[in-house]
Amino acid sequence: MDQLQPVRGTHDILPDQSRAHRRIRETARELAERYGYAEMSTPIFEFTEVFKRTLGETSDIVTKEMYTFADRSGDQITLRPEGTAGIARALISGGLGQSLPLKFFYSGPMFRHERPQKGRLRQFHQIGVELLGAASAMGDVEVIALGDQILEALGIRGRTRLELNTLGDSASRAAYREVLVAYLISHRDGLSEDSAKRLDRNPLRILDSKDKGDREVVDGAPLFGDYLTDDARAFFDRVRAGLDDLGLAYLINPRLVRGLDYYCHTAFEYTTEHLGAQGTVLAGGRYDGLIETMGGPPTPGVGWAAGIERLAMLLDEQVPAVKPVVVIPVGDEFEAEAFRVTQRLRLAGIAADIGFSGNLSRRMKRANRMGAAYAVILGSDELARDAATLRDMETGAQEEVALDKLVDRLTQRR
RNA sequence: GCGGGUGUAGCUCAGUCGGUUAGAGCGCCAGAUUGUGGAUCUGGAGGCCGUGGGUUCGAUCCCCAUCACUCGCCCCA
Repeated sequence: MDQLQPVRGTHDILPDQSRAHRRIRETARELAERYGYAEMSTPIFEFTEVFKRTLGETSDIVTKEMYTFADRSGDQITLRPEGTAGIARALISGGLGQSLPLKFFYSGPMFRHERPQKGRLRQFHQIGVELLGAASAMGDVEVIALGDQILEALGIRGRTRLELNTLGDSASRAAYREVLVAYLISHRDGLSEDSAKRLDRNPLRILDSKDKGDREVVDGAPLFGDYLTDDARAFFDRVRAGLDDLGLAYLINPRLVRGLDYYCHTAFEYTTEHLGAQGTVLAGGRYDGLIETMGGPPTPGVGWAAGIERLAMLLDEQVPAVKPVVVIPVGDEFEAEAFRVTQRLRLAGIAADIGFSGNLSRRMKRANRMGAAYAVILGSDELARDAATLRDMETGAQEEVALDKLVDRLTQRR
């Protein structure tokens, strides 16, 4: 193995990418705050138990995708595969449940040992929000509205669509599961091998299968909608009415299910056709039973997470770097003066840089490559008058500016 | 975890029906232009042809393995 390669499924995030990530994170954070969601972060590793309990012992993530290890004191530790479990744990261990409802925004790296593909990495980054302690359907509507506005602000809402479904409450699911399993068993021959295995483990997932045979079977399956309890149906209706009221367009997708066990009621996904097989860009739902499962007080919750790398791939333009002012000494003897001028600009809040070597032509070339907005040229002619030549790199226009007026001139021109 | 494709210069990609010094465009460096960038011209640097093994007189090319990326399944953000 080549030790100088990054670990499979991990990437260095170079400046271009980093700026895209930052735009996504910052846009999301600002809008989240506008909705009352405060940023918080939890450790990137937790006791393995935290994830096992919340994600479900049989979920794929827990059974084969976690980065789990024993640390030096023998504790079972897992690098977080998602963000909700940590926040739920924090709510319990920090006693935050006293002042509900709580609204949190988070961002950071997540880890899953999956087979890498485009849009699927072993270390990837998510932004997410959680609304804890709000049982109302308005909570579901709020988090969706926030996600929608973030996608809109990033300019990618138009390339996604919102899919919506309800997973009902536990009574609904139990009733439906029974008839679904009965139906699927009677059509067992038509099911794929994978789906046959899911029959007793996670039959709802079969609804989501892409296998042709499965789809034919599923097309004739009883509909979950017919087995919703009155309460569950009313809840879903309120969510839909809320979305309609805000003018948020969605598509009901009865096949939309969740891989993680903690979800109930509302499930939603913003999907796109521009990323190949990894079409989900932002996904979430309601998880009323989660906190209680973890040993905390019964606390309803709803939230979502979005993959930063996937969002970045949908951004249609590069995020531009800051355009600096580049200071250019004409001749080595003026370098010290140039550096003083550069530093003065920086202290005044102006992005400034100085080429480190070469003649004027070479430094100009470099300034151009750095995307300079202005060049400040310092040579014997100018310095004799305590001035500099200020060149607008876009238009090529030049003027002489006294050194002590340079900061003013540059701030007014920006 | 399963199946397919790809891997040649910093980037995008040619190429060798197995044969001696492996090419192009872009980019990079230098010069034309010792106080002016983006254009043009000239020159230059840069390749264990992903890695390991096998077949062969000879492998970048064929075979096997492996690693990485990629497409689909699975799963999911």
